[in-house]
Amino acid sequence: MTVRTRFAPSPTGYLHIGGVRTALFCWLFARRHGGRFILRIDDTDQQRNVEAALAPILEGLKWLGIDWDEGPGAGGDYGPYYQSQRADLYQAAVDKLLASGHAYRDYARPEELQAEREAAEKARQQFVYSRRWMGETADDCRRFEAEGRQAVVRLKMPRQGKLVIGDLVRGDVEFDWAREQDHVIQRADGTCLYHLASVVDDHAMRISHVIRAEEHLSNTPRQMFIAQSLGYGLPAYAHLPFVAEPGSKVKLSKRKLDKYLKNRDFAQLLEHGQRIARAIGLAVQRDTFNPVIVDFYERVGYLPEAIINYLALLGWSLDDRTEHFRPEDLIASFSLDRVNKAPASFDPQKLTAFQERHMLGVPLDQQVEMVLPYLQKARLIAADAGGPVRQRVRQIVAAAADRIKVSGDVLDYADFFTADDKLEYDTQAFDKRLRKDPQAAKLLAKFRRRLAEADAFDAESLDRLMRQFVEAEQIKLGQIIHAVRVAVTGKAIGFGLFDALAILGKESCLARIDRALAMVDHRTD
RNA sequence: GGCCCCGUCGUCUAACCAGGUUAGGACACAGGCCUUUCAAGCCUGCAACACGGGUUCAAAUCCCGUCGGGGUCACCA
Repeated sequence: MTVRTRFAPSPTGYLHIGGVRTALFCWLFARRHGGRFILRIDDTDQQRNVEAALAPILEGLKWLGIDWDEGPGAGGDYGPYYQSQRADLYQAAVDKLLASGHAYRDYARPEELQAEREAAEKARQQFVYSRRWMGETADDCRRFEAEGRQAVVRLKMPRQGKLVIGDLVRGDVEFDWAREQDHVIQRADGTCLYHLASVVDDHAMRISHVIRAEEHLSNTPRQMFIAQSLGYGLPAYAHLPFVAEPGSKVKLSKRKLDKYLKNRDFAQLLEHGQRIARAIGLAVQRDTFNPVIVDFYERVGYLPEAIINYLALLGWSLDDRTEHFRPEDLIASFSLDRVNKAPASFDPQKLTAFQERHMLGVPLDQQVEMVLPYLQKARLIAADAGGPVRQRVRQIVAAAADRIKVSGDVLDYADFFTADDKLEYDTQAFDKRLRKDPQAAKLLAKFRRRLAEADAFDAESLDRLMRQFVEAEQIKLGQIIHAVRVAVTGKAIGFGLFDALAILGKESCLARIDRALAMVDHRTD
């Protein structure tokens, strides 16, 4: 049997991190077994703007490398892949269910049904629809319609016996038919509901394994009933645990951002992203830009394979030690029987750790390519920046090394691109390193003269130069190096100082030191 | 509330199915080393079988119960 899995998002305008995890597992399972991964759009409930609301989802999946064999933009033999375009199939299924007596037209008015529900609740009994307005015969239907009633179509569910779902993740799960309701499968206006559509499509698209989030587990009986009533063979089911909130077991939701922001790590993750986004002129409204949405990571400059790695381990593991996986490694080793049953909470710190680790493996030149767009969008370099600029970027990226955790972090080194007379100084650092110490300015001025005389301006020579200076002046390295750093980069922190000096070049270094010295004098006088 | 699912360090997890481990790893955290600040790296440390009964020579592991958490109960998907 060919493995065919599907991910069926509805066009909501964004790709949720939990949704992606589900998609990832479906995709991995299909790829692992040489099967097909199908993308189907559940837009039974949407009216307009499906394309606009779908684009971010498609782009997110593409960015992550989760490619689909059939679906929007990919074609396929079992299309169309939009549920809104498959109404005739659903109608045929409804007709068949009606004809075989597995479904009936129900003429109850909503308030009548509601009354029954409330009565049952009051009596502390489980609600079981009386089927009073069930139109079983043509006569019944005519009679109800004469009263001005409209019909929905309901499943005529079994009211006794049990069923067992042989779930690939959770094992056998038993349900009582008596607890099930006569679910609506077609509205009065003729449109069909999700469960019917889903079952019909899964069958029509030859889905072999229905892999989805746990919240669908209790929906499965009605879907099995539909499938069996239609004479379909059943797919295998696998219900994945959901992705939970940071530090909790509650399902992660886009709507509870305020709550997540109380989590320090989550807040930091967002803040870091916002800092980058602002620098490159992106809108950072929480609604559309936050760590629950996959877009966030793409914009800030995370690596798709890091996100994939992290997400895969959220609910799945290979063994007791392997943690670093490239997508192809995951494909080679993924299996449903090693999927965990318990929900896994989203941990921003661990995600970050995976990102750092994957970033470490990216070759320098590739990192430069990744980083350039950020410098361009921040207007630090021209869009058509030529060789010399790229060369400088390359030097910076090399010097910064693992300090660049995400591509956007390159903006921490914006000072290398600003004009010497526009450099902004961290006032705290400036005070500490240049004002508080009465010797600092004097030493800096002295060192400046040495710099001015220097022939070689590479990191190694500069290193030597400073050490000679320290020896000659009978001072400690710390007494001069920090002052120079602040004077030249404006900051107290950064990568190796000699790299910084070399990258800036003699002229810039001298100009910046002069400016810093002038600032010291100015304020001291 | 009914039904269903789940319960190992703060977090992700391994060991559970085929009982015997000082309950392992990773992230985080704490301390130390390195050092030119910040990172990184290295070393060390902290830290868990939800609880109670059984079965057994032996239980994180098998059985029962309790408690706790979650999901779901729509003419949403």
